[in-house]
Amino acid sequence: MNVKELCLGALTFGDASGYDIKKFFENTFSHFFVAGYGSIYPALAELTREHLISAKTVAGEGRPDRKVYHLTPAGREVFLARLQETTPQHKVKSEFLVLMYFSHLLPARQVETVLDSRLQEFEQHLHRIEQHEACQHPESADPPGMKFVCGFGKTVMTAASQYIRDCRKNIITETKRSSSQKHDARRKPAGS
Amino acid sequence: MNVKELCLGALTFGDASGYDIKKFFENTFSHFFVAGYGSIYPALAELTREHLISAKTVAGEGRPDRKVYHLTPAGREVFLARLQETTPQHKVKSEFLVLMYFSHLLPARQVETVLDSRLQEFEQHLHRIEQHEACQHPESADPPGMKFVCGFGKTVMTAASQYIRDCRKNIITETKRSSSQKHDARRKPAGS
DNA sequence: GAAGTCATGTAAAATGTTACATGATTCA
DNA sequence: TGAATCATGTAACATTTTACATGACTTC
Repeated sequence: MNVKELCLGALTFGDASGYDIKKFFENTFSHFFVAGYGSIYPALAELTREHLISAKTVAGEGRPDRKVYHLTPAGREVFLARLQETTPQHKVKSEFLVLMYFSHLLPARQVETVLDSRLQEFEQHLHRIEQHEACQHPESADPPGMKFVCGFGKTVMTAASQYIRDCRKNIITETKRSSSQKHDARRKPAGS
Repeated sequence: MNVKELCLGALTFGDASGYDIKKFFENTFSHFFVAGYGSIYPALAELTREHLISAKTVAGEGRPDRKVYHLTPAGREVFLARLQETTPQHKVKSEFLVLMYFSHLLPARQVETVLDSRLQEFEQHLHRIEQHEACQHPESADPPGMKFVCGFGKTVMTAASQYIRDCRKNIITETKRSSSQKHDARRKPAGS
């Protein structure tokens, strides 16, 4: 499941420009999928070449022209097929946890900062999800799955935040305690 | 924070071969960082060229030879510096949630299967973490951060599993209900 | 005899990120 | 005047995944 396929998915909810699709990803998928212009625009170009979507340029009045894309029947079929073929993975790539794993090699101050900014980001995400849930247009194309993914994100991030808050003090003191060992290790590298 | 840097990190716990490092990643990092041989071996070769690690070949008795790598002082310093520079991100890339978002386009059976296999995988992961926590060698180099990352993984995956279990029945019935709408949509694509 | 583990690596392909280039309009 | 939003795109680079190639030993 790559950006190309996700673009097809976005267009099942109606015609949109590359810019719109980016916004859609940001609002809806931000906590489990990211995509920048650098991958969206080339994806749309390629999908157009493959006739899975069609483009028409709409003149913007007092605004740049937009290229509005429309899902073709072939594109819809390809998307449905891909959805059914996909073995759905769920991957986490966390430099945050890597850092915490190696926290004994870091100054306690930095560990504190890292934990706090992680908490902040989780809370921002939670806020964003709640906002997005609140402002759903009653006649909009919000699929039933949206509730599930929003709930999932909220559950997971709430649990993660709570865990960090519970551990925070412990971690800081433990990190400080192992600080002396760290200095030993730096002066006398293991295995030398 | 890429595989190259992670290899340096792995070697702070002692000398190891590429094969060992892969195992280390699997045991320790599997729930928040993945790396295959295809990225580990080239990374080690490059680090050797940069003199951040040194290699020596150890003849295996009745087994293939191993190339055992050792972190040089320069390598240790580079790793510590990188740890401090890194802005720690925490990214989720979930085809599972994408699928759930589009569950209204899928047969209810598949949605059920997807949820169940996701539950299974979470439970496998939880099991693996618990095993890894249990069999810690008393004199081993387990860093204090290990407890944190294991606890984090357990917390998050337990919450996620519970959420899925709580939603499961609801989702299935909702998906079935919206099934008729799906067929309408397929026969009369929006915007045609 | 088949499958699995130990062990190292390469090459091509897929994928995504970052930086750049352009330019009008709106709001403070 | 400066920043933000709207809007599209390219090119270079970074990074990872996948498939291939090799081969001995062990366990069922």
